[in-house]
Parts: sequence; C-alpha cells; structure tokens
Amino acid sequence: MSDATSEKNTVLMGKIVSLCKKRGFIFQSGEIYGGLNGCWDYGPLGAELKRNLKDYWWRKNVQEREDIVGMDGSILTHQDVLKASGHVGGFSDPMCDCLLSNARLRADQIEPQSGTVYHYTGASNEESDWSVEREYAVLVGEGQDENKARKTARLFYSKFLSDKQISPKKLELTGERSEAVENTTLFNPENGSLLTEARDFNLMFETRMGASSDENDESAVAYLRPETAQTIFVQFKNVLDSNRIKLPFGIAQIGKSFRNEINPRNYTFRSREFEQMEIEFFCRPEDGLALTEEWLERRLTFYEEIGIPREHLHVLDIPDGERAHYSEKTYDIEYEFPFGIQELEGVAYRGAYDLTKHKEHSKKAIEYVDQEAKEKFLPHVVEPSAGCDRTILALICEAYDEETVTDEKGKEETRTVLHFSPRMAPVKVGILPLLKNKPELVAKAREIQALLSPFMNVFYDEAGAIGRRYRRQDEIGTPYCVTVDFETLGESGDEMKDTVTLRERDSMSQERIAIADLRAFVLDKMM
RNA sequence: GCGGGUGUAGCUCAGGGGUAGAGCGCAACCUUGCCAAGGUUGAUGUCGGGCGUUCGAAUCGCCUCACCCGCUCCA
Repeated sequence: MSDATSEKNTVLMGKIVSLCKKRGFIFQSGEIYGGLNGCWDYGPLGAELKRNLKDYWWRKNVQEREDIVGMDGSILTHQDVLKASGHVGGFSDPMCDCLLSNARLRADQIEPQSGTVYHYTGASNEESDWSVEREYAVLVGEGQDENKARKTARLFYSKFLSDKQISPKKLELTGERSEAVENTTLFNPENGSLLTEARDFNLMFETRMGASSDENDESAVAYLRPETAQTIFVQFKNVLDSNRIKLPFGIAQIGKSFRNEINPRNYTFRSREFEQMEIEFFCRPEDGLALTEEWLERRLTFYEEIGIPREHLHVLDIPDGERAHYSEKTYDIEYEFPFGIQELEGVAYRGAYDLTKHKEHSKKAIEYVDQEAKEKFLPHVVEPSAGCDRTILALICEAYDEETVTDEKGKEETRTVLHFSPRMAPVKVGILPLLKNKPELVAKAREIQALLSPFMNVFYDEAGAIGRRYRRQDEIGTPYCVTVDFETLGESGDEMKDTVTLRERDSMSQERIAIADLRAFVLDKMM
C-alpha cells in the first residue's frame, strides 16, 4: 500500500468507525468509564446485523442440510479439555524484553553466554544536578573490553535523562561491581544488555470455579474457551450417539470465545471477546483433502451471498511449515479491509488430531463405529471456522459508500450509503407517511407497519422532509422505503388506491406497488 | 510490550490560566405533494479519568485509561 492510499484508508476507516457509533452499530465497551481495551458492544442496528448474519449462516449450514447438526457449548471450560488440546502449557511462550533496545526475545531461545557481568545501581550528572537510581547490568563476553559495559550502561541510563541535550558520555555511573558468570541467559546476545524477567504470554482467560475456591487449589481452575472447536470435539461421541448420523457429517456451533490478545487492534477486528461460527465436518480419512477443497468453495459462495464479492476476497493456501503441525492443508479466506488484507475464516483439515488427543487424555472410547463395514476408527475433520465479528466488520466496510449526487438546482452533495444486501440489512423497510400532519396518511402507514413487522424488522419514520428521511435510511443501509401518499388513500381514483411508492436505496428509483404485494416482494429479496 | 499521535456537545472540530464555543445532528411546534428545503423554540458537556502547581486549571506538570499510526505479538 502506498503512503497516500494508506492515509486515505485510515481516513475511510475513521469515517466507518464514526458512522457505526453515530447510528448505533458499534460502541466501545464501558465507554463512560473510559473504555475496556479490546471489547466492543453492538448497539441496536449492530445487533440486528449480527443476528441476520448468524441466522443466515445457521440456516444455510444447519437447517438446510441433513448432514450437519448444531450445538451450543458452555464457555467455561474444564481445564483438562484444554490440556488435552494443547492450549494449556504448550502455547505460553516465555518472553522477555531488552532493557536497552526494547527488542522482544523468546526467553527459551537465548543462547547461554559466559563472561563478566558489570552491575550498576544508577547514574548521575554533576553539571545538571541530575541522577537516577536503578539496578542495571551488562554482560561483557570473554576477551572483550570492559569499557563496553560502561558505554552500554551510560546509554541505558541516558534514557531517563529529562534533558536530552546531555551526552551519555557525561554520565557518572554509580555502584559498579563485577562478577564472572557462566551460561547465563539473562542478557541480550546482541548488545549485552540485561533483559526483563521472562513472562508467560498465555492468551487464555483463567478463572476459578466455586464460591469457596482456594487460590492455591489448582483443581478449581477453569478457562474461558479460546475457541469453540474444543467443545465440539469433547461432545463428539454424545452427538453421535443421540442423533443416528453417519459419516460424513458435521457439528456446527456459533458462540463466544476469548483470547487475552497482547495488542487488540483495528477496531473490532482483533478483540479479546469474539464470536465464532464454526463447523467440524467429520469424515473418513481418505475424504479429508477433497472435502477441504469443497468447503473452501462453499464458504466463498456464502460470502458472495451475504454481499462480499469474490474479487474482494483472497484465498491463502498456507504453505508447509506455517500450518499448525497437525494440519495437512489450511486455507485462509481473507478480505481487503481498509487497514489491510486480513483473515475472515480459516478452512483447516485437522486430521484426527483433536479426537486422538481427547481419546488419549479422557481414556474414553470415542471412536466412530461403521456398522456395515464393521470398522471402528477416529474420523478425520475439516474445520471451516469463521470470525463472526470480523465478518460484520467486513460487511460494513464493503457496504460503506459516499456518492456525489446532484440535486435539481445543480448543487452537489455527498450521499452516505451502506449498500447492505437485503438479506443482511438491519432494517428491511422504512415506512414513511408523506406528511405527518395528515392523520389518514399516518394511519395507513401504521397499518403497513403492522402488516410487515411480524416478518421483518421495519422502521416507521414521520419526522422531517421526505428526502431527509430517505437519506437517514440510506445511512443505515435500509434497502427499501415505502411512502404513503394521497394516491394510496384513493384520491386519484381506484387504480392507485392502496398502492405505495417503493423507493430502492442504491438506484434511488421509485415504482408503484400494491400494499398487498409488499410482504412477498421484500421477503423474496431477503431470503 | 515499545515509540509517535489524539482525546472539548450525539458527530466533526475550533479555542487555550479567569462565565464552555461553532457547524451539523437531535427534540417540539409551524410550514412542507417524493430525495439532507425553510422558520420558531429547546435540550445536551464532570473539556477522557486521577493527583498536583495556582487565588483560580479545559488550558501548565505528573500518573493513568482509551483510540489511531508504526513496530512487536497473534495457538
């Protein structure tokens, strides 16, 4: 991305964030208390939009398919589940930072070094009557000049100088003492500087269960699930036994997951609490790779159906070495966000890894039994795992548009429109009486509202001029507005009676439609 | 986690140690026959939060929180 494009996209993203707040799509969590990092709340329109997305995903993947069933697992997760999956223990890398350069290093990957350590307690500068007290140390390798330690230490202490004009060379070091050490990993091999203590970066939220749980009672520890997948694997056998289903089949789930991300970024894109839409599709080992391809195509089609065109999506075939160790094939489906191309969904062929691990740790027989072939085995699994909140953000970014429109007087204005597909749009129809001070128009509009509202989310609006009301609906992405006028009431004869103006958002075109046909017309567009 | 930036009305932003501002939006009423029309009236702020300096802080200092940008990280 060029600098100019990058800046334009930053501005665009700012406008999207601003619109989302202004119109009630997304708010920062706990905003009146200063905000909670990495957490977001959906307002009235955001909640409708998200609901539409989840409902459509569920309908397409569960209700309209015989071979996929749904489930809804608990968020609090038994620690043994996550020990088996490898989330506890395996994925918490100890990290430390270089005190001099701030570089971050993996503590377990530092080569042990030997030499002389020079310790200091602080530094001062006589001329400016400045001093700092802080423990610091530098490692000098065998055969290296000891003055290197002093130079490095002065550089370190100079970071605390308020007057940056003072040269590090003019600092007096205090409390120097030295000792010989062997095989230490406490120093940065690059510059000899002391490192911070190693800290674990396990991204799981941990909690304790039970009212009287003892802080030291390890058995009371539970986790907020870091992915929905594990609850599916753990209930695999129960779902199998209660549903008379045969391979290949899937278990689908929509639900919240939690990761204590070090650095949440890009609006709602990387949040600490997020919702996933996931399918674990179980199959015979020999069908896994082909099903991965099939699911990739099916998922790409899904995005097109909700209004994210194929040309704004990228498929990344994760190469050997970058995939999780258990995966033979993984595709990432990415979207061109204004802040860059980022992942929406992963389609991963996970083999029998998860079921194998849970069989080992639980010591339970969770195999699939093929009665006809008289076979007993652990199925392989293909996992299309989509980020719900990320998809919402993609829908909003994709829909956002500023058009220049020219009015009758030739004046140019900007029209802000969200081009949501009727399927996803939070409000399907805006219902507008042409004038609010004519009771007959208002009553008729209210009748239409009552006619449609059991079937879809509609919005009644009588405030302000008709043009303004159209624009308000454009800004929240309402695909259709119907306007009740005097023709509707029969003032221009029976032919026009009980018809309304149907105004389409994207083209701004208008046509006449009978009230009796409205429901079917809109339902057809939004299914 | 590091570095830089920002934070004032619902939104966009101006101001800058001494009574809190504009535009847009919002609400009510009037007007209004289809694309942000006009008029009248009105509501809204702990100037992100805390501590300090000061007779007095939105303004200066320190701390902190959040967001944005660049690194870093992301099973």
